[in-house]
Amino acid sequence: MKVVTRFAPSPTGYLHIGGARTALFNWLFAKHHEGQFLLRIEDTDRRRSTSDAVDKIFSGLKWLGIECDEPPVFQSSNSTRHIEIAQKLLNQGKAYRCFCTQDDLTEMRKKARSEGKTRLYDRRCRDYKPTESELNNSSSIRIKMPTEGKTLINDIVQGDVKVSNDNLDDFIIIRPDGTPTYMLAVVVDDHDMGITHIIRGDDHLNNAFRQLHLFHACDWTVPKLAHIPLIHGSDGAKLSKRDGSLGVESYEKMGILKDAMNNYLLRLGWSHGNEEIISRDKAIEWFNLNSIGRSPSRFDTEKLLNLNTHYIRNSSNKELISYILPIIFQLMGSEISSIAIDRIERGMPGLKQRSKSLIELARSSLIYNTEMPILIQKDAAEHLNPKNISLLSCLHQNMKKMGKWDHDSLEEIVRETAEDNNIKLRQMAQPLRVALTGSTVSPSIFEVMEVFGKDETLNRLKTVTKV
RNA sequence: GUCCCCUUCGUCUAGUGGCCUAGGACAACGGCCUCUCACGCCGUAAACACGGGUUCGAGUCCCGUAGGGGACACCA
Repeated sequence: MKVVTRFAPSPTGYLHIGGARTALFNWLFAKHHEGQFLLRIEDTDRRRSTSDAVDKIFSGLKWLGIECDEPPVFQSSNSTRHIEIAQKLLNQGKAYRCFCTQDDLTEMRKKARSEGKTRLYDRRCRDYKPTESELNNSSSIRIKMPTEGKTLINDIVQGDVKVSNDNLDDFIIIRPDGTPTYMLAVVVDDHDMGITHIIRGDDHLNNAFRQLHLFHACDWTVPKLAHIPLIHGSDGAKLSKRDGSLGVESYEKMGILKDAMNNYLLRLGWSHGNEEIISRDKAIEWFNLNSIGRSPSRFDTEKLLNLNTHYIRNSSNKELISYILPIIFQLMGSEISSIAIDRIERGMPGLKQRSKSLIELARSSLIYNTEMPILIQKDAAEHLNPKNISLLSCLHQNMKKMGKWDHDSLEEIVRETAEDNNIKLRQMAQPLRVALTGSTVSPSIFEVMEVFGKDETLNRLKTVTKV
């Protein structure tokens, strides 16, 4: 049997971390079984659904590299089919018309609450035979649920979960205005789309009991269920703005690589022994539902960042350039020269070793910009005292005579100059770093000089020593 | 209030009755390396929520307690 999974978000906000992980798990599971991954937008609530949210979901998934194998389905466009099924259930006596108004229901619940009883629907219309004229009144359609016994779900993640049928009321499948509810729509769509495995957040576990009976009422086979635990914020409660409740696009803006995000999401609630760094290929090869944990996990930005440093270091220089160019443009407010871009690419090995995010990478790469004179940072300025400046002009003289201009020969000459002046290498290197980059922090200064080349290096030195 | 789920270092987790004096990773702390900052390397501290069972033996199975989370719509 071919595996078909789906990700079915409601377009009421952005694609948050939990949704992204659900999508990833569905996608991975489908790929692992060489099946299909589908996307369905659950927009049965027209008032709350926005096209902006739909766009955000699409772009979020695209960023993560999670692509669906069929065009996305919009649930609202299937409403004719949903209504047809409801009508059929009505005809078969498996559903019934309910004439209760909103007010009737709130009053019923209020009363139930004051009596300390359950606030489920009391089924007052279940056996009611409407008159001809009443049939013209607006009514909703409710599904008949079993009134006794228990319902058992065999969930791949949660195991056997049992609930007494007293807790299942006759829920509405068609609203008085004739539109189908979510509860009906999911079941019909999951069946029509041939979904074999429903993998979703365990906030849906309770719904699953209701949906199970709908599947039965329609005589459809029930897909396999896997309810995965939710992701909490770092405080253990709901996701806050601090951490994961942000849309995935904000992580992109924070300079997180999509591979890092995927890897992090994968390890949140799922594991494969002690493996931490997991490539997409390995993820597809290893992913299974049985290794999903049953307890909720917390979002930890530090670990995400750690993964990010790993993936940055392992990205190609060209790739990184393409990522940071737009960020540099934002920082500078203008394009940078092709000379600078070339330098950044050659300086990338040292740069990418030191960055936790693409933002950091973009910032630190600015030392290779061509703009002159360079800006000396506040805490760096003190290194350019008269004593150090004379040291630097001495170094300038020595370097002028150099033929070969590479890392090792540069290191040699700086060491020699330091030795001749009876100072330690660091006493020479720090002023040099400040003079060339304007900062006390940079990649290896020898690497920096090699990237700059002889002319630029001497030029920058001269600017500083002359002033 | 009712129903459902969860509980191993601060965090993510390994663990499927003896291999556990509980392993890895992130973070923290200390050291080494060192031209700065990082990286890297070495090391330290850190957990089976609690109470009862079952068993020769329990982190692992069962029951209870506590704590956390989720669900109880004409939302999805």
